[in-house]
Amino acid sequence: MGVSNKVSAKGKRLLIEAALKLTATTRSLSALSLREVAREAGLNPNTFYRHFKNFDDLGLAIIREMTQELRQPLRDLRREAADSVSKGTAVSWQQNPKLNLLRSMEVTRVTVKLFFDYVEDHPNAFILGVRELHGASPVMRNALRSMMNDFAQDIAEDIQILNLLPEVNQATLLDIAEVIGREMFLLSMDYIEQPEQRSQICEKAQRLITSLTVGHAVLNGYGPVLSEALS
Amino acid sequence: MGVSNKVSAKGKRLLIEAALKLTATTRSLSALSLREVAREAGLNPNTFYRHFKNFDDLGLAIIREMTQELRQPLRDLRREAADSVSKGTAVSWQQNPKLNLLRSMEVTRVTVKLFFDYVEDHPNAFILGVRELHGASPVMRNALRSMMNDFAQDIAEDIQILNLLPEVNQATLLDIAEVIGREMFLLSMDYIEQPEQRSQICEKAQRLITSLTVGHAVLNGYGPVLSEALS
DNA sequence: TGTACATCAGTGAACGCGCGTTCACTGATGTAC
DNA sequence: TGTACATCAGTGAACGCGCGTTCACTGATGTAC
Repeated sequence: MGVSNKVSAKGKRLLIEAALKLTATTRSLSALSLREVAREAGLNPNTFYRHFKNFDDLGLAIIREMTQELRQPLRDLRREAADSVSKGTAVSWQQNPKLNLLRSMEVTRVTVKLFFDYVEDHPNAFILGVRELHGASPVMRNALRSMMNDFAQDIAEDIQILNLLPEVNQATLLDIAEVIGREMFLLSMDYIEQPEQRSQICEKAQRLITSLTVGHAVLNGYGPVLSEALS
Repeated sequence: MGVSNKVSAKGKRLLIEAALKLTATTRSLSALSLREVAREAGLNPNTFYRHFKNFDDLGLAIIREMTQELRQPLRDLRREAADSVSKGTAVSWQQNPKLNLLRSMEVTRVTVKLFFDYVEDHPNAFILGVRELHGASPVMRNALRSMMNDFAQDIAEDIQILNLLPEVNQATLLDIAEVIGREMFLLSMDYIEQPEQRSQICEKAQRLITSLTVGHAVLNGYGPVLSEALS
């Protein structure tokens, strides 16, 4: 019965934490030096090689961890938001469009709130993610792109499962989910950097999501139904 | 009557071109070395200091040039698109919503096309811009952010001047213009990297812009008008 | 339970290298009179 | 128009430094019998 149950990877943890810290506060991952990270971790430069083949290897390890740390939790957040708004009372759009629109906007509101709470708890992961998504390392870029695709897939599925929108075109729904995912990640930077603007940022995110989904629905022939709901 | 009329800044030009080339094909600006850039430019490392104080100074020079090279041309593109679709035939939304919606979508189509043609002609500028917008240097980030804000301002103004949307809430219109500007820049990366997907990317951009603007209009009370136009 | 051995995470010294920056210098262009 | 001088873009050698990577080593933990 040891005090720590993760003894075997202590150094690895320290290195990952050090890299995250340095990335968030100063520079991009590819601009860090091995010795710098080791120094920050309080380890011998050499120890790096006990855990990672090279720098991209460390980057991938971080992304792997980040994905695990973010994907399921974010999925859970959206479910939680949906449950808190209405428990299984979904009706078809044609039956009651107004109820569904209001419910949809409320789920959006709650999800956005929970998302940004989550951002606040894991700022470094988001900073690194956004930075490397458009960064210089193709390895990191591809890994993060596929992570964003997975997120978009989740969002699209949730929109359907939760019946937040009338049944609409599949492919373009995914496009919209991609935009939502991407913009939420980018907005998370503002959220981290401008604490005094946080409530405005939440509202901006909600408006964006609502504009996008409503516009999408209108273009798919649900204009009249929505007009009625909004009147 | 000299052969070149820009003799005085020849080295500066070479250094800027070298940095652009290296950034686009390999790494982020902050990860480049001074000697590397000088080598690519075919100059003595030392010559760098004849033109720039430090690396951020070079970065800012590039952004300044890029902004000049992009902003007005992009503005002109949108005007050109509007003119090619209808010359001063604008009528109010209430008068003829269907005509205006179609005209609006046509302007979008043409503008998107012209934008991506422009991207194709200046890939390095876009790659560097997107990379550094979320990069590690605060100096570059702020400069690019303010450039993006200017673009968003232009887009919002054009939407109004060209009467592409009914008169709607100013502040949220700017939010939407920001999203459009940002997403167009991000899509430009896909456009550059995936030549075989170009027509799909154009369509995706059009759908995004239309969804956003239509959704925005609906939420501002123009639902019935738009429903009528779409029927 | 004890013993022998293998694996593993970490150390510290050493290497050669490319880096940013400095210095003193050069030759071409611009300017004052 | 010619002459003297200043400015400017560029050179090449030299510096000290932090870097990635290697080597041989250590002591703790895990495993076989």
